[in-house]
Amino acid sequence: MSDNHSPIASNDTADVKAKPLHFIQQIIRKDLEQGVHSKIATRFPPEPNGYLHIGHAKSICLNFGMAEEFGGICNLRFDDTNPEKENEEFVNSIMEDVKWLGFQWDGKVKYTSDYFDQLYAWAIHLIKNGLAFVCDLNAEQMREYRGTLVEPGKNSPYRERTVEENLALFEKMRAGEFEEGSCSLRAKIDMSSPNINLRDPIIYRIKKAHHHQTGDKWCIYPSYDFAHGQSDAIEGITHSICTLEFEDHKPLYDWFIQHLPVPAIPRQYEFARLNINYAVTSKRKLKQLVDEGYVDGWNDPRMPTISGMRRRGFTPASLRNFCERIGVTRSDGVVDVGMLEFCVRDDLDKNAPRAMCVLRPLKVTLTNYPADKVEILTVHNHPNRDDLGDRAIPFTHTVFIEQEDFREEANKKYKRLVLGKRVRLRGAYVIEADEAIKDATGNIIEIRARIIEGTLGKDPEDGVKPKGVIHWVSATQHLDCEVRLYDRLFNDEAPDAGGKNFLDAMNPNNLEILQGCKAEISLGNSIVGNNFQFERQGYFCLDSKYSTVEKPVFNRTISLKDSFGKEEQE
RNA sequence: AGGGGCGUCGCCAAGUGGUAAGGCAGCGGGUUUUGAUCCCGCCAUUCGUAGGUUCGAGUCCUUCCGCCCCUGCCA
Repeated sequence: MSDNHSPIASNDTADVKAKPLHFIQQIIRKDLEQGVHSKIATRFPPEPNGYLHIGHAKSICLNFGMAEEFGGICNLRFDDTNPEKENEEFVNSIMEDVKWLGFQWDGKVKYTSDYFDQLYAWAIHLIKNGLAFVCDLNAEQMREYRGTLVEPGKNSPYRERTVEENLALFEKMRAGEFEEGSCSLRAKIDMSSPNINLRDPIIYRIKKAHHHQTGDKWCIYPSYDFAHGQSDAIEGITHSICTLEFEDHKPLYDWFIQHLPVPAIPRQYEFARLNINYAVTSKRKLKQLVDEGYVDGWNDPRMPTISGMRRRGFTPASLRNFCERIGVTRSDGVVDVGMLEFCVRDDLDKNAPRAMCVLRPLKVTLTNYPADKVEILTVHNHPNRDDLGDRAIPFTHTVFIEQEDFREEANKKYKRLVLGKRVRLRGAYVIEADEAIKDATGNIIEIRARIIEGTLGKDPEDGVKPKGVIHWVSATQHLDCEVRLYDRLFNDEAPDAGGKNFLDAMNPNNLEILQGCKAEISLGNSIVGNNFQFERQGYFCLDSKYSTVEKPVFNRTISLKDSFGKEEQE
């Protein structure tokens, strides 16, 4: 990069086009260049009311990514203004997910609730300036007064209370003297604004709920609008990045900043949230899948949650790369899951050691191989990475191959084992099938075959090369295991599109559990967090929830790209 | 009396008045002891629409069309 002395290097950099900056990067670069800020600060502000999903990963990568890229800081701030829906379990899972993705927040974890005292004082400031009032309208009345999208609202009958009266009433609210829903504190802005957010929005409401951070200290809680911008200001956030649906809130965000003695002026910028087809990314719907038992918890490997994907075998690098590739814009769109799948395969192909595991075993007896002989073969852990080393595999008289890798007869396109034909056993011998033994119902239960002498690491001397290579495992020295094959949770490309119930779109075959799978013994050393490619099958990892030493359980993260399977279907 | 956004290849996405990047998917071909990877090639005479301005428009102006968000004491 800094090699200015090499003409080759400089030619290279001239030839390689730099990735264009997205609009947030352009804004930040300009702010830095023009001295609007000397150092930027962002924040990732999740509400701890659920687990993080792939959509949050985009926001995390953006916020932490900007801080990293431009030498600034990024805070993790829990937006905890609604104690009824939030809890510590969610707080902990969110911290874990952010760290797992590879990001570190600046200093201590922040909570909006850290600022409740300040926010309360600012509410009083607003009241004293005649900019907020206690309103006794109930929820239903409030709705009537609010007007509609096409009609202005009308002023609350309580709007003109005196400052003294409001101060006294708000203090009583805080002291718990009123019932929930009986009154609220509202900003006094404009009931006729075409922007409904400006029609005297509620800034404090009564909730006699225990808060996971502040306990029972408060029975009134600030609204999102009253808390977010001011929290940004307190933390010195320069670029407050959020999703598009908050754009209508920006005038209100700015209104509070303008009318309160805040220590800094943060700016809000909006980008399009991530949508992925064949999936739902709504905390409400994900929660429903969990609560109603459609999946095995928030971290079910089929869930698009960060924790589910982690358990499934996705890597932080693959997720970060995905977020990098999809870009950051202001136009809503739906990213094809194929893009995500490409990113996992790409990372795992480059980095996952290879191993062999037979999912649906078919016994092969090598009739010309001594029954008691065991050869320890050495095979590479990766076809193009010597640094990943080699491993030992026992070769024996009987082996297992995949049921689908044998056919009694087949056309020339079939490159596996066929009766009377040859195939290469990966890293071992070329074998030739002589006989298929069947049970009473005609199912093939065993193959009798011969090894072709001298084919270890070499082609047959008679010049008859096998057409293909298949994976195998010793029938006498292997590891019995369970393998779980996941398919997409939904068959519908847009399960949560308007009008339909997303549960109706669920794929009934989204999980296939295979028992009695035969893995090579080296896999017995694997630990949770390791990723493997089971050759010719896909990428797998140990399941963190169900795997035990006695009975390993492997999750298929993603299959290998399969041009043969696609061709067969046609 | 409505307001705020967004429309560039099947999908994502550059483009910031000078003659349509890139990635995913797809399709051909090559290498291969993984039907994987890798490599090579193909894949938008046109940017929602219709006008206008200009020597020149995806970029500027106007018209219309389509989609998304907003009427929680959720965030």
